[in-house]
Amino acid sequence: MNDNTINPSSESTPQNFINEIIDEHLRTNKYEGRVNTRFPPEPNGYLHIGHAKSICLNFGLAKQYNGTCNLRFDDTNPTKEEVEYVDSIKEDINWLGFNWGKTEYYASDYFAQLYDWAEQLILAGKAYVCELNAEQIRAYRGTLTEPGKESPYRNRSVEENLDLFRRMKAGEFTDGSKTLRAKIDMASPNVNMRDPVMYRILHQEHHRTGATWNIYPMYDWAHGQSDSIEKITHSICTLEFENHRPLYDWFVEQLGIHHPLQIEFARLNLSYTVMSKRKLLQLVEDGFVKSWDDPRMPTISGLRRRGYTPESIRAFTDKIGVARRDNVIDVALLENCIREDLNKKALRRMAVLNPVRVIIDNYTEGLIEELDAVNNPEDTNAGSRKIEFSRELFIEHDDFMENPVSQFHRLSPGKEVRLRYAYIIKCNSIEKDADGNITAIHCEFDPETKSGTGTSKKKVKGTIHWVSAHNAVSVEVNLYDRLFSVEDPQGDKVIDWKEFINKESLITLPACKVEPALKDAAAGDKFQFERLGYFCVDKDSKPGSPVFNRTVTLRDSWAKIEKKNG
RNA sequence: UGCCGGGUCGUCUAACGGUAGGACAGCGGCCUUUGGAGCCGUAUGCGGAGGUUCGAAUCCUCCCCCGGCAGCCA
Repeated sequence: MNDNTINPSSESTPQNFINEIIDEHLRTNKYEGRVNTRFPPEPNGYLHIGHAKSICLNFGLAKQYNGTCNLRFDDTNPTKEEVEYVDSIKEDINWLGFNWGKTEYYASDYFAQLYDWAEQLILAGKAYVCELNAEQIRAYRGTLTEPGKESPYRNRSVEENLDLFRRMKAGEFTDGSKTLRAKIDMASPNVNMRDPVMYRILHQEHHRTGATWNIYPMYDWAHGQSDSIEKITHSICTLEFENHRPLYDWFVEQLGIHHPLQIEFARLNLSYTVMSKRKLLQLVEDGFVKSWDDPRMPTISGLRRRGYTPESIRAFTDKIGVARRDNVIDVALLENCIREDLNKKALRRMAVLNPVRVIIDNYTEGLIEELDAVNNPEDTNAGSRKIEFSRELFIEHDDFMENPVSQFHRLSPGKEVRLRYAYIIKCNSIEKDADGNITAIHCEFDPETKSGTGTSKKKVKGTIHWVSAHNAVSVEVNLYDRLFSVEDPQGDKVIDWKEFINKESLITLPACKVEPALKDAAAGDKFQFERLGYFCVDKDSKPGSPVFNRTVTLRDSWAKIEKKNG
């Protein structure tokens, strides 16, 4: 490479140890300079943010090196897999912005080839039909510190093995009565090499092959060969498969077929959540959340519904890097990514979550003024809009304090505050009901302080948002927060992880007041409610009555002050 | 106790024998008609002990700690 040559993708794309391996392969012309990866989900659940890391890695590498990335469904276990999951996985990958080309690959497409290879191993004396039951197999496997024992069926003749295996395939035997096992080494220090099961009998309909098969390949038998069939060069997976690599290597070597290189990386862990499919399934099934795409879930569909953008998730996966050490990413980084993206894109609107009525006593009754409001100060192309101002408004309950602390810069008795895009007002009195709740705040406005006129010499510390009462639209808002109240819900040996579920992870406010422009917002539309946070329209909203989901709050330095003051 | 892997700011992640840098979080400040955004500044780190070397996060030795593995799951 000459000095002027710059890898076009090397500037923006973060480098990691996998790039180094691939660069070395390219230098030595291993795999004829090809880079072919794959993303191989099992269709037994919804994809989560951890999968997003893998998706961005695999598709990203393909893009970076002008290679390909196959989407392959590892559908070798018909008892757990469903078409629903296949569809959701495709939708999520697409949404994330990746394209797998015309072909969708399925491990189930290789069942016949895998079967032939199994016979080949039997013929070579490298596989045998075992009649030990599951419990016995476990007992014979030995322990982590003790070698296993050889199965009594280990030394059958090739003819007998072939006959039995063909009859397994033909459906002559009951589930669990026999397995096909690789004949490797029962004393191997790597338990994966202790005659692993290759096939189990399962009289079960498969979502794609129907009732064709009575035996199904184990993942360990299917995965490496599937990669090999697809001529994958770099088979990237998570660390827990590291101990399986010698087995995958053994299979492809016995078969004499293309040998992909498996590279393992550390899976993503996120603070304040759980990531395993099993636990996510449990959250759904036990009703802790409403669905797989509940906005509190770390699933891709949940994040989407929460208001995350594909760009923000891709930026996140870039920032967390790829390495082999265990990691727990601070969820604050994810939140930072969506704020950063939405700050640039989201239109600003005013919304009052916990409304309290303000009456401007010296403002002409019935008068309505149109004021200019900027749609996005970060994006001049977003333009501006007109908002209507009148004598009665709603402001945020929290923006008024009857007995203000010293650092409180908003409305309080006798004090002034600016209404965003409008006037400076001063609080003169308050009305309360019998229970002492504030029902109205009486103010006067200063006509000289109209926003944008520059006629005011007044300076006030605070600016608050508001919605005019005469045309405010009432909407439902879901305030979402972290699903767990502790960083590591699984970190306690005694207390069950579900005990740490944040009971305030969802607060629904049925009657928030928003400006009329928001009435016809469509599902998925994203906004910044000024001073509050980013919100998006829930997908189940009815036309004309949007339900808003809070994606994330704005950074809140007031909250910090409050916290510091106890 | 077997095998495999891993330990760099609070959390992630760079450095590939030559000044330990970046991001997020934190703290302090500036600015502000969003207590937003932005800007500036700042503290904190090579698990430990030896060794090789002019020079070690990087190479060697020993130790300590953490993770994964005993499904007819993937």
